[in-house]
Amino acid sequence: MARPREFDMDQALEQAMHAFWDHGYEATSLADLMQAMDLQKGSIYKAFGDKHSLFIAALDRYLDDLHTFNQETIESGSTPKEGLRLWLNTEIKLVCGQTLQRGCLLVNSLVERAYQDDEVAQRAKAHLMRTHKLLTKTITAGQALNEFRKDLSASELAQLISVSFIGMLAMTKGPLTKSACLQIAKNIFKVIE
Amino acid sequence: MARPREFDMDQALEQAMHAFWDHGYEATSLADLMQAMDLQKGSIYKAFGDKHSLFIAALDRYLDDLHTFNQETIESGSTPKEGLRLWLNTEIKLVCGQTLQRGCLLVNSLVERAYQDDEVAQRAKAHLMRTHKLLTKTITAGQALNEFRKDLSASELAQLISVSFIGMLAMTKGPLTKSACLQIAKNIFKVIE
DNA sequence: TTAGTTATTGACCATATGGTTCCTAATAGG
DNA sequence: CCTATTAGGAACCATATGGTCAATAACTAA
Repeated sequence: MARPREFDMDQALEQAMHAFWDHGYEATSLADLMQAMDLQKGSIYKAFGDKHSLFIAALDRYLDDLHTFNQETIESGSTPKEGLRLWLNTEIKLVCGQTLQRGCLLVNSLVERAYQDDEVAQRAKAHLMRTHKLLTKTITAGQALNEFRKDLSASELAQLISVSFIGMLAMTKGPLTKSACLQIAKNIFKVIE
Repeated sequence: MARPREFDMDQALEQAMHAFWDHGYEATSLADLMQAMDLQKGSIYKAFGDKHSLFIAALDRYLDDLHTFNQETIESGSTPKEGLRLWLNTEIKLVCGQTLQRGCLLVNSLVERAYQDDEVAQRAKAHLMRTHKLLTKTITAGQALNEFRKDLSASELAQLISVSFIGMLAMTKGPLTKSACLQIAKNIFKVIE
């Protein structure tokens, strides 16, 4: 019925995501995006709308992937505690494995834009709540098996893990090395069991 | 011998700091800075050099103030643990007290710029190490009084506090409220004692 | 084959950006 | 008072920015 799109929307979106991930929202220019996506301005605008819409779409894609990854990794552990350990360690290896220390797109976006950008704030909040629920559920199960201390509620322990983890992700942009992260993860476990 | 400066350098720098704190580096334009500092472009360039130099100067000022605050607050506690508690709670009140959720300039800069800006990375690292030393010293003293658990080293406990605290600061830009922060701080103490 | 629809392209645009320069104003020492 | 020196201010600049549009190309259903 009409001329078909010549590029793969999903692949282009992924490239855009990487561009924003590398440089942040403000520091990524349309020229950067054109190069990363291998598209002309017009095509980008037609397919994704303006820069901000593209950013939101990229963020959504990232968060969906991340949540799926979180769920699957945690569930793949033999016990709740093992699932959690696996998740933390895998995530650390993913984030620190690259030569570039670009951190986590969620944390980056939260810090750079949430205060000025409601759509980002809203998405960050929703994702953090999703993750909190997942952690709380896992820890509740772990507490029933005496894997975690019980003088703090599962929700409180989950909060502690979230906060520490996000802090770790933020610090990987600076002084924190991979081995330091792994050590911290170990200590987090020591402290919540 | 020559015409004296009409404005207060330190006050102007402070205004610039607030502008960067509010909007981040990229999103703060020269026009924003002119308005915040109540100066013309020419004066800013003459006094502080280009935008980047001004940013670094503002960051340095922030970090100096912060470190002094950290030291003094921790030392003002009756015991190491009390000092630490006082410090965490005061900082939370400061960061969350404002209507604007602009977080902490150090964390913001670290996340937004450290990966692209060596000077920022270097300063963030130095400050984080300073703080780590301060915390380690305090916790060592606390451990001698049996205020903190001893199955983790003072340095490891300090690392845990740093990471959690930075995560908290990052999350105040999004979903975390002041009372949630205070609760988390309480739980951090529960977990390290 | 054709009409209708949509994608692609690149030229184009207004504006905002960071940064410079030059002229004038103000001051202190001689 | 005069001169050297520096601050202040505003006009100016080249460029990069995000964003638009019209012309063309490619496809499909009828």
